[in-house]
Amino acid sequence: MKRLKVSHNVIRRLPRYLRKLDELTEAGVGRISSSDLGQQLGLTPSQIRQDFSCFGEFGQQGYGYNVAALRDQVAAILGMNRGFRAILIGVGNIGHALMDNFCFSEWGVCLVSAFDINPALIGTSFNGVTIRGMEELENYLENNAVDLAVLAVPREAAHSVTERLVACKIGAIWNFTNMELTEPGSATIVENVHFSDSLLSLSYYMSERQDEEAARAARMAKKNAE
Amino acid sequence: MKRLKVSHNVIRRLPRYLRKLDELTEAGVGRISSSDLGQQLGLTPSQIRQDFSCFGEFGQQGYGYNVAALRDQVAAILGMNRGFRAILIGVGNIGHALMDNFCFSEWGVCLVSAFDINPALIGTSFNGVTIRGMEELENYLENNAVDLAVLAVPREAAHSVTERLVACKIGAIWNFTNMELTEPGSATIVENVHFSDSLLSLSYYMSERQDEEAARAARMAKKNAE
DNA sequence: TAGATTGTTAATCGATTAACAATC
DNA sequence: TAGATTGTTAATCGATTAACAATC
Repeated sequence: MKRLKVSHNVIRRLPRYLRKLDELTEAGVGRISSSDLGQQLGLTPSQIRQDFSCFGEFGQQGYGYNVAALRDQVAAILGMNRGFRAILIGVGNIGHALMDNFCFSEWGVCLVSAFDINPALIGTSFNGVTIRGMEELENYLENNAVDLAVLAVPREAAHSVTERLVACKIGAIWNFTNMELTEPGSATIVENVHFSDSLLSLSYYMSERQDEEAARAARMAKKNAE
Repeated sequence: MKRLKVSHNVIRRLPRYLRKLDELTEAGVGRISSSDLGQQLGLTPSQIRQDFSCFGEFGQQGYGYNVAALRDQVAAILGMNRGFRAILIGVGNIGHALMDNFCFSEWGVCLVSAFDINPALIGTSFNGVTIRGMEELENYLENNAVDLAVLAVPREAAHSVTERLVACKIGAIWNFTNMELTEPGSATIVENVHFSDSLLSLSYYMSERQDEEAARAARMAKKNAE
């Protein structure tokens, strides 16, 4: 598999391709052309062919793409077959929801342990994942291969926990706290899930539409007054 | 306030500006230049000035920006002062976490009601928000001003609930289901929070690094063999 | 006033789209 | 073979960066 310096925009489209290809498989579609796929995703055929060509030649002239084969290629590109191992830190509301409802294994990630400070939780397990005390963190990381930490602690704890993780040379953090975890100079990869950012951009687009509608109404009123 | 056709990239940076400006206020910083702000956010001063200039002139030559004033401008641009009203649909794990932990009002949004099918939940309330039965949805939307629906139902229910919301001409959907809610032709604004997409792009970057390290190790081994 | 820093125009860079030869 | 569709090269478009006159 090729792997040139691929732009962030391309990377963010890959999971959408995967999802659509899974959907097509489920619907019994065996092959698809770049124009059909583009139509279904709101992208141009050119863009789709460009995107895939970053990683190899997955199609066939005159035929298109084999859905199952392409799906497996995309999955491989995303690293879903690498068996990355994750720990969850913070089994509060959001952490618990992830443990209970989010199927890590569906995305090729294995959740191997969870950590919390709540004595009532420590020692219990959900979906086969045991919750340990936070004081065991460093020891656990030393003795077990862990690729990423899912950070779901309260705001207040975010910074100190991050420092502990970075000190343990954790490879990556999937950040559900509403904090910017810039640890400049550290090699840790950070991916943020900022609920508030998402809500605010939605709020922006709602405002924009509201203003447009008000402007239209004002024009109408003016017209009627004439 | 100006409001030209502003690119999506700019919109996605606005919530980050807001967060940083709040942080600066908290730290007692009263003014900041575009270069300082850029440094702290990993952006160029030019980009910051360009971004703000989409909406007006908020700075002062020779001085920079007043942090508090700029913060308020950004908040207004994002529509945080418009009192948008939201309902939550689905009080399962993720819905419950949002109700319990996510401070809607901090972002200018008012959560006015929740809906679920679970009889044990109907009639109860969390943080002052009452949970109603799903059969009341249409009636509620008819009799109350609601700007957006937070969709946190299980996968299976996503499609049918979306159809009901669109039929009620809901203005916007904040989508926490892992489904693509493309309702083409509808005027509903959709903002997705796809956990799996986020995890997979993280997985991509972890894979990329893994490959780079393997390549480096291979080069080293070859060198040593010579 | 002199220094600093904006807002904006121009230049550059990168990403998307179009075109087309290659080929299944 | 003829039609379809790829992978890739070239053209276009848009976003980011640089430069600079305006001005606090």
